[in-house]
This record gives sequence, structure tokens and C-alpha cells, in this order.
Amino acid sequence: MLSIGELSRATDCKVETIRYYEKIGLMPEPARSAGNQRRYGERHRDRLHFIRHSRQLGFSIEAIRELLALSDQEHRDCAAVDALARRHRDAVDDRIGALCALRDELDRMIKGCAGGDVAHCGVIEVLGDHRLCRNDHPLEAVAGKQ
Amino acid sequence: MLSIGELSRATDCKVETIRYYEKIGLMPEPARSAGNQRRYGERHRDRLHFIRHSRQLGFSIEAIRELLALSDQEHRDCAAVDALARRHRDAVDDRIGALCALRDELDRMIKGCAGGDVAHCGVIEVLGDHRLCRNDHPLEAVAGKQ
DNA sequence: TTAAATAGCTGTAGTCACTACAGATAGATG
DNA sequence: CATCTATCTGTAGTGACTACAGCTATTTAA
Repeated sequence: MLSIGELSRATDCKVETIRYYEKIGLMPEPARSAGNQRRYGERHRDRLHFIRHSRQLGFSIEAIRELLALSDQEHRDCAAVDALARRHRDAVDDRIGALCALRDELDRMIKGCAGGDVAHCGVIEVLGDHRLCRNDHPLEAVAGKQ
Repeated sequence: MLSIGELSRATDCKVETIRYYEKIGLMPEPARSAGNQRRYGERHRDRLHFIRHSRQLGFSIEAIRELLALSDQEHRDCAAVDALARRHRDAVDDRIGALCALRDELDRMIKGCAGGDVAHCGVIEVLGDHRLCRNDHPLEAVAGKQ
């Protein structure tokens, strides 16, 4: 049986985060010691590994909830799992595209500044006037809601 | 003089967001009508344009605060502005790199699944076991704090 | 055996950059 | 004058944690 600290080290997940996952129902409530401390087994560890790895791959908590529900139904077709993963990959792709456009715009802005006084700074000028930009850059695509 | 709704339409920035910027001290308090409604001038509109455009380019509120402070000191060298913009572009670059690695991992994962039962789903398998991954993918780089 | 050090407990509030809402008042139009 | 839209303030919610306060459990060393 693992204490919360041991589970934390085993999964590289902070203690507070483990308790948070329990509170939002992503991790099941574990057994408790005589003194009310959490005691975890292998199943908990596997589940937390799954969650953390999915998070590292950028899946949202809600997506992970779905994935966990799907992975529990062992005899169903995994097409739904695939679809979720594909949707996520496509969203990541879109964000990469948006960020590349953004980087190019920043580059152009930086290169357009010849130095000298702030009053004639190309960077400040571009920031104040969107018309000096080549592309639209919608905030959402950059911020990247998942 | 512009009402808050007119300023909102002129800058494509929601009314609530304008009030929010005022509350956090990014926009100065404007004059008021006899009935206590906000009245804005050109300087407000220019400043809000600057802020919104900087946000669209992914600068954080704190970075924008710095940029605004720097742009007020018209006779200083703009090296500090340049440095801020360069740091930001480099951060965007790092995030693009992380997201590309992530997309490749997702792709590999999706392609590795032959279909069939969830019990033998390659996607579920990879999610549960980081060792099946080619790269590390630290969460921070993907989430992208600004 | 006991004291100190470490780990864990609950609950609340803070992060970022907004967004949404409730219940009130102001201003514009018929 | 009535009605409609716009605006006002203040608070709470978003996602995915993180930090802290004030307490209790457990482990380790003397």
C-alpha cells in the first residue's frame, strides 16, 4: 500500500494534484489508514499514470474522463477512442499552424525595427496598428482552448 | 467622445474586457457623463488598440504593461522593447517545437492502433504506459504559460 | 519512550485573462 | 411618457492546478 507521497513520487504527480483529481472524481477515493491517511494500490497507480500521461499529451480533463470510461468497456470497439485521439491531434495541428503564423509576424515586426528612439521603434508601431500586419491572428487559435 | 459600447465596436474588444482592463490598471479611468457612464477619447482608443493587438500576438498582460511603460518614454533607446519582443518570439518558437513533437507522438499512437476491441487498443495502451513513447513531453511546454 | 522531524489532513483562496450574470440606472427613440 | 437598449457595480465562474493555514499522523533518532 502506498501513501499519497509514495504515489506522488511513483507517478511524478504532486500530492495536491492527486487530491484534486480525487475531488473532481477523476481518481476514486482510496482506502484510509487508522489515522485517516490515504492508502493506494496498484490500480490507483496505473490509473494515475494513465491520467498524467494523457495530460502530458495535452488531453483535457474532460477528454481523459471519456477515455477512461471507454477503456473500462473492454469489449467495445475502440473506434470512439481513435476518434477522440484524432480530433485532439487535429486541434494540436491547428494550433501549430496558428503559432507559426504568429512567429512569422513577430519576426517581421522585430526585423522591421531599425533601433534608436522608442518614438521611432518599429515594434511599438506595429503593436499599435494592426494594419501593419500581414495576417489576421485571432486570439483563440493562439491561446488554444482544449 | 465614445461610449463604452462605441469603443468596444471600434476596437473589437468586449465591453466587459474594457472594464476589466480598467480594473487591473491597464486602461486609465476615463471621464464620466452626468449619469456616470464612461466617455472615451482618441487616446483611449489608441491605447486599447495597442493592448488588443499585443494580446492577439500572444503577449501577456504583464508584458503589455512593460511595453506600454517603455513606449511612453519616447526618448529612450528601444533596445528593451526589442528584447521583450525577441524573448516572446523565442518562447513561441519553443512552444511550436513542443507541439510538433506532441503531434508526432499522437500520430504514432493513432497509427499504432489496429482497431478492434478496446482491450487491445493501441491508443489506450500508449496512454497507460509512457515507456511506449519516443519522446519526453513535459506538460509545461505544451500548455505554454506566457 | 519520547521528542523532533517529516508527512499528511481539510478547506479556502489564488493563478490567468477574461466571461457571465443579476439587479439596478441612464440614455435614446417612438 | 413609455419603452427599449445601453451601461452601471459587484460577484462568481472558467481550467487545471498551486499555495497556504492550522491541524493531526507517522516515522526516525536519541
